Amino acid sequence: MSPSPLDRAFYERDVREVAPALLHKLLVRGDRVGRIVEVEAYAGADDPASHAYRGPSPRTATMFGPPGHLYVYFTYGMHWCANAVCGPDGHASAVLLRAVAPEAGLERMRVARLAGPKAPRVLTDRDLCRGPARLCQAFGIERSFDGADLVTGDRGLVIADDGAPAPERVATSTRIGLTAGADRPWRWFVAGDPHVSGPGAVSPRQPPRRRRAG
DNA sequence: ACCGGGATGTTCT
DNA sequence: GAACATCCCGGTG
Repeated sequence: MSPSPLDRAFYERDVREVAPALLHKLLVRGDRVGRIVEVEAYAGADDPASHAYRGPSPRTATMFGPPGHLYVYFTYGMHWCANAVCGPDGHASAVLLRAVAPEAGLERMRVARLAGPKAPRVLTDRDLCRGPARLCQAFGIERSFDGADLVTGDRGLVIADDGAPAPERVATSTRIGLTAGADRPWRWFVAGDPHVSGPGAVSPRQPPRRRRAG
């Protein structure tokens, strides 16, 4: 049976509660499936790092709408990034999807990641979706997905719960790539998972830590 | 492993 | 003009 999409109430809570709860949920588009392993919270008008900090604009309109929709923005002249809108309608908080562990549809992801003039020369499975812009490219998420409803799946994209257990160890840190609001520890990731990007990432060859040699 | 430079275009001062 | 929720490549240890 196919996993069921998270419901509206899941997203309607405080963004700092929703963000860690998204770890180990599934991002699904058609045959492409990835397990969320790294997220960041952006707390709307209370958060100087949020695009919503200075009030609504055409670009951020989706963030100011109801929860459970996808806020997609374009950055660095090249890249798309995707967020799940959280909190009550008008609150404008969102969770940035920073990395997923690819679980299905890897060939289609690879084709998407290798399209375009700036494609990497070598691309491991580990790097298919490790980073917010990489995962968007792997899933084909761009401007037309801004506002997509993740609950109804109106554009063929959902976040779903397949019943997998929550991560055993969740680590936190400050958010990546910011100047304003850089001190707030609103990044959550699955400790020890090699598909995490940035600080805290574990190399795939790193052996699991032992408590004791015996 | 870590660091620096370039690519590239929208948004805001 | 400057900043920007990034990525890729090629240098150096």
